[in-house]
Amino acid sequence: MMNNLENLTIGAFAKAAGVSVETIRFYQRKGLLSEPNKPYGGIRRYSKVDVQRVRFIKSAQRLGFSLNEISELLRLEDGIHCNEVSYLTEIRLEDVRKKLKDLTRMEAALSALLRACHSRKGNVSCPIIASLQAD
Amino acid sequence: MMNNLENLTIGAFAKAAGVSVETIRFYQRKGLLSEPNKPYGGIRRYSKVDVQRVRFIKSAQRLGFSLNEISELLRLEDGIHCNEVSYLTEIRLEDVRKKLKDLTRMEAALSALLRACHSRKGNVSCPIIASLQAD
DNA sequence: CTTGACTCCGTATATAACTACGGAAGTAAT
DNA sequence: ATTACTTCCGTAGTTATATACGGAGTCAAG
Repeated sequence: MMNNLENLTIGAFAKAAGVSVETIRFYQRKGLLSEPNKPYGGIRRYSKVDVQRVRFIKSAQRLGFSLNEISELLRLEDGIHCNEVSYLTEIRLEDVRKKLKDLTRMEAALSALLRACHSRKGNVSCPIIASLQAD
Repeated sequence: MMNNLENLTIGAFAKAAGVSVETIRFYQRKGLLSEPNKPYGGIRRYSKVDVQRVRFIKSAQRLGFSLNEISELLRLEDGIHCNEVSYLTEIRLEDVRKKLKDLTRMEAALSALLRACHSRKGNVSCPIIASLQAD
């Protein structure tokens, strides 16, 4: 059995790409990955290109792109649509910055709650619950 | 019809709480809200307490608690479990901080991609796609 | 007492991204 | 050739958080 990334069965392919077989098949159904032709009643084979494509998907996912956005990116993959790709990336960046703001506010609120809780003096009710109940 | 927050029908209740009727009923099914008894074949009535409870849920949600975590918090609402509440809040805070880290990394990566894209010089392929494809 | 709005209740649908299952057929090792 | 593992393929289930629908009952106004 060759150790390189050619002529992979779907299992080896999935392993090389760091996902499960089911995920591969799911991506195929979604149109993110194509199904190679299979030889006369046999088994499909995959290669490095496919592995790279899954890695692309996973990298983009880590940057917060949804699978739908990723299939958009993949359609623009020919390299002559740099502007569109750049635009999609800007949208993504705006979203990330918005989430960062929200989370920063959440962090402040939560740690304030914890400080209140730790510094409470013998009063019965819990300051966290109390503050969440305020109008 | 009184303008205060007693004897509300579910519609008025939902409005006062800033959610939809369907959401109220969903929370009831989830056990986050109880269904008041209804008088002989009549219509259920809700009060301020219920409105506060929904506000609690929504505040906690804004801080990143899931509905399951919130029902946990609600079970501890009696005020004598400050330590448990405080513990759940700490978990939440850790999670928020982890997400903040991830997003900060994402922001850096995305803006680097955009810079690369904007400063590219006449080369054909898109640097964003190229970098997402790297191993 | 009719009309229109609202409530009740159960069930179905939506979204994202998978994960699981089951039976038949192909493949690899001994 | 038998055994054990994979693949193939379609369908169904999962999690979280709701939203939508439809028919029957109830309520308030005029």
